[in-house]
Amino acid sequence: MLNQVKAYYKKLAPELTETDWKALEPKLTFQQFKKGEFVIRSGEICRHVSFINKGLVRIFHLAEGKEICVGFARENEYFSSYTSFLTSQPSYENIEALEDCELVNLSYTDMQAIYKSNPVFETFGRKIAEMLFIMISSQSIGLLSLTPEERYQFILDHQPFIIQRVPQYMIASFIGITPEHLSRLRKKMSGK
Amino acid sequence: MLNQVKAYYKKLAPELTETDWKALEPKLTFQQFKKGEFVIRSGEICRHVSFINKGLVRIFHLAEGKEICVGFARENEYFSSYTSFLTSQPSYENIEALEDCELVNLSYTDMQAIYKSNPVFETFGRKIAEMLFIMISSQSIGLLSLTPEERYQFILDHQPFIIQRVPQYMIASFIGITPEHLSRLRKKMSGK
DNA sequence: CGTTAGTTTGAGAGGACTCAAAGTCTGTGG
DNA sequence: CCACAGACTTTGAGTCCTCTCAAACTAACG
Repeated sequence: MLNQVKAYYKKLAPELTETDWKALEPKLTFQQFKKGEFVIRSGEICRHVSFINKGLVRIFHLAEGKEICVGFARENEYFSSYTSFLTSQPSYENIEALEDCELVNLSYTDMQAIYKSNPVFETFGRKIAEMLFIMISSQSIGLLSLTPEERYQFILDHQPFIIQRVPQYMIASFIGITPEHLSRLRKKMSGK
Repeated sequence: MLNQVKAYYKKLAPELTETDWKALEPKLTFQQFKKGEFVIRSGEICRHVSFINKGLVRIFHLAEGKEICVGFARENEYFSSYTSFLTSQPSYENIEALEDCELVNLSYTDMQAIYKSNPVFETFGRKIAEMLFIMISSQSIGLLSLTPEERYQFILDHQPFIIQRVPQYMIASFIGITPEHLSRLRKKMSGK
């Protein structure tokens, strides 16, 4: 059950030894969500970072009554309402299971405790933050540099699982357009 | 000369003691740039994180011949072509001094060395990464949730120094529109 | 005082949105 | 196994937003 997350963590922070892992392992907790359930609701404080063993989630918020999707994560990936997690402030975002999910969580409290117990976990925590920075940074660049059509093409090329497993109206908000317009763009692009 | 950066670092990572600071201080180096000079050019590897003692910079890249501005930083703020710094890969971004600048740098090599020398610096590095994540994350949300007009208003309300010290055509690309259109939006908004 | 960088204005084209309606797909109950 | 309801996608028409290109204006600098 834990081999996936172990592989992930070790790849992210190779300095974690087997002994370190033994210290971390008992802190990890399982959680299951059915399709459509919310992992986090806007306004709640996000108290975990989560690794996805199985399933798919979307991260979104409401702005003027509309759902704005800011990201997706699937099995063997990592997510959190990370700003809420870091600051212990209410989450701006909702996180919803788009498929039945199995999560491996690490709580804020345990994270702080392991930071103090062993410096190698500070490195671990730093690398998580750095990785998430790099991810969101490249996304932000895409929003400024690419047209909606190019952003859709980018997803098609680099994250096709999103196209395959996520309803189009969510993808539309992810690239910053309406569902109707995405439908038209797709039609136009298919003719090329 | 170092009291600004010291205050900044201590606020960011209160666990840094005076002794820790003494260890860090000799690693810091000064650098000056005249208005218009480049701190980093796209393609170079960014080997420092920089604190700004004085001045103002913009971070931008070229996409299809056009300058896309992704951020600004001023005195008492922090910047880096952070993805390049973290990965030691060529920077995607340029960083240009918009005013005469005085920077206090910490090099990648020194940063790695102090990480190893004392775990408190791992915490320090982690908090830098976390802070930068939170900053870019809120920016990314704005790009998806707000209209260009609202984004301009947001800057006006929360980062007026940008409006005051940065040419409009750079602000335009920062909020994702053309300079001509920003000019029209401003005209329209001034009538409210 | 002329040059250059930056901003504003204008006209026209294309992109993206809204609202509304018609299809499509899927899961569920009869 | 079929029919229907609900969720999603596509299509259509009209409007508004934003872009492009070009020109006029302004401000700053040597």
